[in-house]
Amino acid sequence: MTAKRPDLVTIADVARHAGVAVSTVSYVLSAKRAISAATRERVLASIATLGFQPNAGARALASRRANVIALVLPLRSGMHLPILMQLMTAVVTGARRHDHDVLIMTADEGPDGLRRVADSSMVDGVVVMDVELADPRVPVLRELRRPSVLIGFPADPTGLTCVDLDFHRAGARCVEELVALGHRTLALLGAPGVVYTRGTGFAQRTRAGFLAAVEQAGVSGVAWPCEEDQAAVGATLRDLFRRHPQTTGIVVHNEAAADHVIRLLPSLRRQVPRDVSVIAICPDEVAERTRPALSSVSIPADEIGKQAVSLLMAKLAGPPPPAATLLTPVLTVRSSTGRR
Amino acid sequence: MTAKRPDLVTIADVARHAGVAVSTVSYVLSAKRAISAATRERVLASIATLGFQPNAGARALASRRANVIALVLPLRSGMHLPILMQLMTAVVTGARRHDHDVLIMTADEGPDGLRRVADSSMVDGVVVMDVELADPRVPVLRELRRPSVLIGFPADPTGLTCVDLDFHRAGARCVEELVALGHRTLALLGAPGVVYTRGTGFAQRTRAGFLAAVEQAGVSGVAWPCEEDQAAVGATLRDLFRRHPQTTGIVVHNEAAADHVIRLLPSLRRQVPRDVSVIAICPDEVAERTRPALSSVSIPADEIGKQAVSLLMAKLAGPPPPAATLLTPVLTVRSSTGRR
DNA sequence: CACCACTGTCGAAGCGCTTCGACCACCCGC
DNA sequence: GCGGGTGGTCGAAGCGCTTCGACAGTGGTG
Repeated sequence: MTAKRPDLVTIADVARHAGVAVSTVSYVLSAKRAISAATRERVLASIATLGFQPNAGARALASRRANVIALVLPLRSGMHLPILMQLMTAVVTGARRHDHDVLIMTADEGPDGLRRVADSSMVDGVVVMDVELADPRVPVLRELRRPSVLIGFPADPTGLTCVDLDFHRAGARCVEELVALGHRTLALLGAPGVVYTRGTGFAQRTRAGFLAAVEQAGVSGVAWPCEEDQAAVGATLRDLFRRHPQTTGIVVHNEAAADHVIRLLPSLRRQVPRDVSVIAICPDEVAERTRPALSSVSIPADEIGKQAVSLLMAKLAGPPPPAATLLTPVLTVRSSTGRR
Repeated sequence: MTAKRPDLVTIADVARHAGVAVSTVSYVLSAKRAISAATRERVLASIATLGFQPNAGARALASRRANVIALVLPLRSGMHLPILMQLMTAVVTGARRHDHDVLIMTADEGPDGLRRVADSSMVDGVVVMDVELADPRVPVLRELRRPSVLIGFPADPTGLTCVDLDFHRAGARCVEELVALGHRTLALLGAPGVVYTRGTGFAQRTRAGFLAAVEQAGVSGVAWPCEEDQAAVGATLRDLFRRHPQTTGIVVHNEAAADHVIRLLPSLRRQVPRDVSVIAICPDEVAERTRPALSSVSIPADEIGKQAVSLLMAKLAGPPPPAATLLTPVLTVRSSTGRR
């Protein structure tokens, strides 16, 4: 390696070493002007031997681009951790692919945190996860001097760029599938009660889609919240069959409860899929791991994260503002559904 | 609010507005020189009315401090997600408390990623999670021009600052507890096999501590790896009781398997704690949620994350290099242990 | 009452990079 | 052979902040 350990190799060192002007080195790096092949080679060689890394601060200052985006994490119960991790990973790798890094902020920094990182030019844009219907961060995002992308939809998404799975369609899709299989009495077991109360969009949208499709199909169907621990799921199921004994089709929109539902139904004298068909809305990994494997509408966290980054980069690049993005739900039939 | 939306409020704007020099504003902000109360008030008022946020890039450039630390996430199986999240949250909130932000990098960026962010002065220091015994990032960290803190211990931690739960003591502590309760035939169910093969320190250390304590106490004890799904746990337990029928004390160091162990033992005609005592090494939340609740040595993710940040800040502040930090395991007795 | 040591403030010199305008060949077409 | 491109390079002017040295006041000291 290099013998000396200079405290910092600057672009001036590179320029000197290569026998060119500082600006030439810069242009080699950014390719914003034509540089002869010979010079480029020489400069690149110097960069390599000196181990030059452009100083991020100086770069951000001069170019007004930090090449960093902020990712706001939700920090609260009711969010399925594996999904969150997948989303996060997708955003980070997506950002890296566009030569950006990711700064994380926890949701508890709130709107002020957003202002802080945006106004300090610390980040070029913001991705906000787990947006609520009446999210206090939304007005701030609208005023922010930096572009943003929301994962999830607030009540009023005008002027914002949002991306999410189309949960309304997802709920409806499950109903359609069950109805096509001959089921006439359906139930949706959703997120825990608090998730609805606090106004989380995806829970409500799934329910709305479910209920609309039930109505449309002229079948009967109820939508209940559902807690996550096994005991509560058992109680909910017992209650469900007491009140609606005819139920033969169940949609579960609750990653943590799905496994319990599948496990408990036999003990309530309902074989799956013989007596009851179950469709979950959950990541594929969860659906594949139950016995029997769950037919499911998958939650494509990877895809959502990737899209979020792409949208943000598009906004960063130019004015053409991409509209709201709703990913079409895809249903995979596995072993938990069957004809009535 | 302010009528105009100036594209950027600079320190010069503030200075002009307050009728002072730019440097005075800077000193008000940094408190590195005495400023009269009157001037300070005036400047702060101007800052507030103008909505000034210092430009991070300029600040980093001039002060050679980015006020950002990097956090390297592990991205692989076998790591318990809740622990990871807790750790991450603790690091982020800890960093914020020291007025720093956190840049996340995924482990797949490897050693080069570390060099990139460190040499570009994008971050002031690095926290690396989930260090393996022979981690390729360790040599890089030693050479890095920025301080770092490791969560977990590599095989040779000289010259590094590491922090973790003392898993060796944790394994031993479980044995001591069980022996004190009169158990003479013990078993450790650890992480999945791959975790040992790839050389993850905490798994091996727990096993070493367990075996050492078993030897020391003159009782018998075996240490087995253990997969995470229910079926595999069942098979492992059956196998264990076939080969070591006298086993009455089990230590589980596997968050995902702990619940299964507790659930499956009765079906193997072993009541807990009447016939078999179980101690887990896991976060308190996991231990509290099983029926019966698990006696456990807790994994204090919060504390570890907090310590990691504190150590990093200490290194950033001055040369006094803090040594390796091993948190003392704390055992909480709940309902899964009893006298023989 | 002259002197000194502070306090509080200012001006200016960078920090390392990007980018703009200028400039110097060349090469082309007529 | 001359004007006008154009490809390739350079120099210098910032970007917005921190920090250093300088310098007025002020008040305490001998």
